Amino acid sequence: MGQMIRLGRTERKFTAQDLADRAGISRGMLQRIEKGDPKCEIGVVFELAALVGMKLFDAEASSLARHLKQAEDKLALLPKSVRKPTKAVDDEF
Amino acid sequence: MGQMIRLGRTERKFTAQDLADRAGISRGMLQRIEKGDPKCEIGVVFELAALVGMKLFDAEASSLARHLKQAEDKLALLPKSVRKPTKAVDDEF
DNA sequence: TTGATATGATCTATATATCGATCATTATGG
DNA sequence: CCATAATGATCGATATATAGATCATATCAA
Repeated sequence: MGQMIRLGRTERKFTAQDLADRAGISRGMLQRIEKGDPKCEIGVVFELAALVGMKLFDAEASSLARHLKQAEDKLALLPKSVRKPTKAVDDEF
Repeated sequence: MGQMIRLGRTERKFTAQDLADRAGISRGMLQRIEKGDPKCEIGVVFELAALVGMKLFDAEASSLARHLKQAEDKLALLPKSVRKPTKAVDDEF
């Protein structure tokens, strides 16, 4: 993922500093993200992805919305809390 | 994204505590992620997505690898540092 | 209905990410 | 080739996320 961000950045001839500024983060942070550090705010990574024109769910761009709608609908149906079955299942015998 | 994680969780009948444990995070953290808080470690979010069987780049699962390879190849070609054009473009006159 | 359990919300202490600066290295444009 | 700008790496101070506990509420199973 970081690799693709970097690709997008260089393709667009953006300096690391430039892109960092646009995203409102430090150059060091951008470095970490491009290196693939998993301990970064997901929001920032997505922001960068957008800034360099990365299509996150690309071929399926539309499906995201579709999936989200389905998700909402399903959530409306599913039980609102997950209940663990009671362990006493008639062990008597 | 958090919404889809939640969907996957309930569909699989996982308790919030259960899933949090499996991911090695606190229940509170899972709550924030399911709520869509952008200030979370991207690694954890992806871990959760995997745990509930979310196909991140779904229809395009294979394309991720493909894209990554292309990214590597392109990066090998592109200039290794981005250079801003010198401003002195013959303003004399 | 009721009793038990999952979820939502909030707080504090602690761990840790982030910034900003700095230095060294590399690579490009001239 | 050389000067300059971009990148890589590191450090201390600070802001902030995270864990863990706790309380309240909602919701399901029996």
